[in-house]
Amino acid sequence: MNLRELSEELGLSQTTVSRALNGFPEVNEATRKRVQAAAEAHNYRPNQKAKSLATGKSMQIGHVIPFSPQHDMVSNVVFSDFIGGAGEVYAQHGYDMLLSLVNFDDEERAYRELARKGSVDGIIVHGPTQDDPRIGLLQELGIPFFVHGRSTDVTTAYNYLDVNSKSAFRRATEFLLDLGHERIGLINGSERMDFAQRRRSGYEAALIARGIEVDTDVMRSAEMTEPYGFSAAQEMLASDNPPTAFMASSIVPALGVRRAIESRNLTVGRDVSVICFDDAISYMPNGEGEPIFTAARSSVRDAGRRCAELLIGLINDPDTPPVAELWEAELVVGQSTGPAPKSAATIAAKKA
Amino acid sequence: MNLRELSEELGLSQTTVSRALNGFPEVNEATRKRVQAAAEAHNYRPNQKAKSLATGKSMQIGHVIPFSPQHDMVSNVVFSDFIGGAGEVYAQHGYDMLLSLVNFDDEERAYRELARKGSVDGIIVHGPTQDDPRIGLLQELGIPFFVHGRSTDVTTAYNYLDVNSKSAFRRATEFLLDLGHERIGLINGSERMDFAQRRRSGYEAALIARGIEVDTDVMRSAEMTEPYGFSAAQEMLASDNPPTAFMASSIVPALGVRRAIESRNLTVGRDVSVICFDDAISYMPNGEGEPIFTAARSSVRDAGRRCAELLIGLINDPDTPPVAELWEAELVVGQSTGPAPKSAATIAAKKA
DNA sequence: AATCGTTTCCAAAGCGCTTTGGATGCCGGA
DNA sequence: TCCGGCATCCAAAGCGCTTTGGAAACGATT
Repeated sequence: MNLRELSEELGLSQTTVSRALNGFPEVNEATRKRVQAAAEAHNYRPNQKAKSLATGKSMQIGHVIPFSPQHDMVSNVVFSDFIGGAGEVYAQHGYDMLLSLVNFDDEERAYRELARKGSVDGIIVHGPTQDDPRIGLLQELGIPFFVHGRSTDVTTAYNYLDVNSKSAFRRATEFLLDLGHERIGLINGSERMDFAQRRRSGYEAALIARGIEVDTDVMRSAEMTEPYGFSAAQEMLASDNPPTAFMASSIVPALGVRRAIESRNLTVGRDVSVICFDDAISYMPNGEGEPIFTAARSSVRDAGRRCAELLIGLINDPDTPPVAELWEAELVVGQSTGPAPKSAATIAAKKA
Repeated sequence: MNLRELSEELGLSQTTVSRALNGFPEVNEATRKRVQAAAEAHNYRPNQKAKSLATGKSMQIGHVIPFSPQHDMVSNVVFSDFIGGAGEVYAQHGYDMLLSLVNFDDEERAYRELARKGSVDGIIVHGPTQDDPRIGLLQELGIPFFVHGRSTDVTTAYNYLDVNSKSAFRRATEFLLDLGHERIGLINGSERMDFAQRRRSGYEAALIARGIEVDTDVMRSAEMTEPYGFSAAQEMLASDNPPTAFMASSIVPALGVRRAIESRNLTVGRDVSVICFDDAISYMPNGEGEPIFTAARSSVRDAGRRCAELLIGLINDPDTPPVAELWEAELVVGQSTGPAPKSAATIAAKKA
């Protein structure tokens, strides 16, 4: 059942039926009721493609996810929670989410196509790198877009929402320093990512401010998986000068760090402290009462919601001046941190 | 730049330009080259909405994800890997993925709309329950769809791919029984889900075959989070008759189980054994060499790929007879299992 | 009685593509 | 010379909706 058939059945013009259903004022309330009833009875839904073609709006928002055989963004820990949050907001506003997985090499073409094909009204950019070429590209293409995160070396104004990774890691590192830890391992995410760069610089800033040497022997960077956290921590703990505390870039590698610590018969929070960044992932909450890990926390689901809201605002009013939101993470104290052990020998001793 | 402008510039009809670009035979190779060059030069991409409207195909595949304030499917551990796999295949075939988050209450309406609106050519059904109403609904709507999983009580034929949860859990439980374990805790997923039912029945079947009582005191069912695994295992271990082994429904609660075990100063694989179902989630791999957990393994990413392939086949040829694939999980032995301790007193003893 | 403003409706022109049903020109065979 | 077949191209009719620019009817105002 399409609009023509419906209008014929009602003995009305397509114009009137369309207007009746879309809530335009210039139609008699009585006829509107009649139209609505008929539409309901026939389970009529306007064809979205036709509607889009006529209006120019697709009511879809694109998310381009690059993938390679090695890794992809979808399998990023935080991805599903982000789109969960964004999706809720889309639903409220009548938008759908268009997910487009593309080969790493095809990424530019994918954005071009998405913009030109007109299948989306706006785009969310995930996981910006330090000088992300996508931002310039999308500006050139002239399609509304919103970045989750930031791209340090991009100087033109663009719309983004980011958490202040640097201050979060600086504060967390200071927290450990205050507890007397002087050798702190950094289990960072892949430093291709802008946020990982910022986290490292926060960590370094805290150390430098206290006159503590920044030692790359206790700094690692890779995709944030559990085994990565395990092996990185394992290596450092086995070294001659093991850290007494770790900073992990996500709760996932932090679980690996925990496993490494426990595999050496050490106790988390007593022998070795751990702080992680906690994105408040729904299926991996940081405990139920007292947090398992002391953590810098910021909900990625909330970020998804907010990005979606702001992007929709942008779509509705393209002349909005660029928005930039910077969220501060909160530092929540859990069971995984405690004063540095009196003598660092504790850790070495267990090595046998 | 649209088709009309392009054709005017070329001094050709829209028909010819369209046919040249779409590889139809009735156009001179020389003109085709000319058209392609011009299209390339102007960075022309056909408007997808117009194309869809004309052809009737949207080249989009829908995934409807119900959500509620409490929980949703997106935040299911396996979700992102599944769509990662499916997305790869979609990309190869020129399809995009339409993700539609909807309120639990609105789910039926969402499917109806998706089908009627014509914005998708096919639908993937996630997380079927035991007698899932969506299957009947989609059959009635007459849109190609594919189910990831199965719905036990649906008797009509439909297309699905599932892993044999029952045999996987039966074999895993038998493996523990062979090691001498006689009290085995079950940390199941939410038994609203069909697969969770099957896993339980596999577990029960193994016990019954050995004449061991099925005891609901050591059986739990809930959303598969880490804290759930922790608290469920914690409770059981603290009981008068604690299990010497656990079966967990996913690696995520298994991590919680591990934490519970270690928090009681027990050792996984020696004092208490753990087996989990391992979906081979990319950011949570089960170790790198020897698996951390002994596990029934089946890659959910592969499942995503396969579902996508089969659905696309269905779309291209709607008359394909219903396909049903049942995958057997493989049982991989890792570090988390070992013979049952000589006396169950080991566990009790540590309780003080 | 003529004019005007409202209200309510409609015919028709798009939106940008595909596809049907020719038209045209050219060549070889009868 | 005429005709059929072939290769190449095109005009125009959709696809199902929105939206522009009236038209018709009616009561109210002058």
